Amino acid sequence: MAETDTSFSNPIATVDAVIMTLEQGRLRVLLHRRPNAPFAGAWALPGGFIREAEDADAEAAIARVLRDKAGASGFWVEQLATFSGPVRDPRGWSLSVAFMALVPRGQLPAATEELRLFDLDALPPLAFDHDRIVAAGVSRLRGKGAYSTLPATLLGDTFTLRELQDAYESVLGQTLDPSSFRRKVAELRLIEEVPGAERRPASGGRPSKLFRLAESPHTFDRTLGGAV
Amino acid sequence: MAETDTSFSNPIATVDAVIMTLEQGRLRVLLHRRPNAPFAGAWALPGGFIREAEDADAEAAIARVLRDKAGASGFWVEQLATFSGPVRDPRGWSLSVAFMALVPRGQLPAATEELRLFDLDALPPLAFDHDRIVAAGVSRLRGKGAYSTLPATLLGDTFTLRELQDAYESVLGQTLDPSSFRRKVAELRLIEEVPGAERRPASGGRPSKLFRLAESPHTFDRTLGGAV
DNA sequence: ACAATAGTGTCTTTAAGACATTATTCA
DNA sequence: TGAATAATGTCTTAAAGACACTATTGT
Repeated sequence: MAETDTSFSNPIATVDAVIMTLEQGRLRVLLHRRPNAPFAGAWALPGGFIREAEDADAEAAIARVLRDKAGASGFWVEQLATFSGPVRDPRGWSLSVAFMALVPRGQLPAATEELRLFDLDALPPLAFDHDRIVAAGVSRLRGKGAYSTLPATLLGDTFTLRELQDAYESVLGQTLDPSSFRRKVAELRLIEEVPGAERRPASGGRPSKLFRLAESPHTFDRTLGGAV
Repeated sequence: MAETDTSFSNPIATVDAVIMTLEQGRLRVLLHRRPNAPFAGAWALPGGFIREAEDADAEAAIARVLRDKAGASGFWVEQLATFSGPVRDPRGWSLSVAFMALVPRGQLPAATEELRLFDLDALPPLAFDHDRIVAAGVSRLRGKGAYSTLPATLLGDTFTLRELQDAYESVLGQTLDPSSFRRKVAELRLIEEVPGAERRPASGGRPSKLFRLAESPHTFDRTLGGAV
């Protein structure tokens, strides 16, 4: 490494979040419309500058952004990758630490003109290189979903087995056999029954038991769905 | 995001590499002794500042570092994560984009007082938070090794099936059954025979065929070893 | 011949996939 | 009773693991 005085020109440092949720069985991502230059008026990932005075690290910075923009906390957040270069931000050589956040639909704010969910198949043109960052988030979720509890973090505290299976099917983009799914979930001890609780379907049908995530490892070596 | 003039104080931005290789059947990591403050004299990962004038992105910066420090290129490099915060570097709020590089032993320079390989079980105290970065690299390699060709990238261009199995065993930390290993490698079309080439063992024994990596996907959904 | 290493065959166990069946509710 | 949804059982297929066996070399 080099000498001590380097403060004259460090790259711009930001954090950005691919906030995903499940709405009507489809994966959606939360975007906001940029009020200021650069890319004023364009849709972009929620994000912001790292604030040296208040952020303990990039994880703290993204937690602050999520609190301010999405008004929630406590959900799943993991680092994706860092995107960098001289041209991705017209203000200069920049570096964005990108995160993925998985949030139950109910915890997100109501849609406005400036902040709303987009279907992954119908994204608008995005500011910066945010299309690449979204792609990285989707790829991580799809790839890791099959052998982790990530899809379950898109649901609320309690859920039916069918809802859990639907979450995995939406994330993996394939239908699963209910019998095999239940067997694997049981063998992995992924969930536990909420005693006494059950939910009645709207239009008749056997009521389903309610479950919650057990304190199990959130990744496992078996797969709950098809290939990577 | 905020206004335009932000150049007054951006975090320090560096790249660091966990360069791993296989030596005598053991995973080792390349460290260098820091000549300058901070942490002068301490062992650290090869790394350096991002140079806005010459680096196209963080990947280009780490390629430059690998070329200068390890004198080689063309091997496997992938981004691990970004480590950040106000205290990890005494010079100020800093941000290090960490990479993992997998290099065949023969391509690394000879050991010196300032640059040498360390066994993962016998690491010296490391500068900055480089112990965490090494842990991330080892974890990535161990976790991804079972369902990828990463261990094979630690070998030279050609290798015997036994050498390939040894690489996987070293990375995964477990012995594998030769018969199952060969069957899976064959079914995955992971390698192809180098026509006519064979290697004779030092002290007698049937000569082994030589193989090279096929142009196959470098991750797959089956596992070549035990659990994650 | 025998030690040493490379490579194959086959049997058992376990997980996955497919699909039929039973269970419980509402209208 | 029948439609709708939840939950279970069972048969078939595929992969994994264990281990015995054959093959080819040097001494």
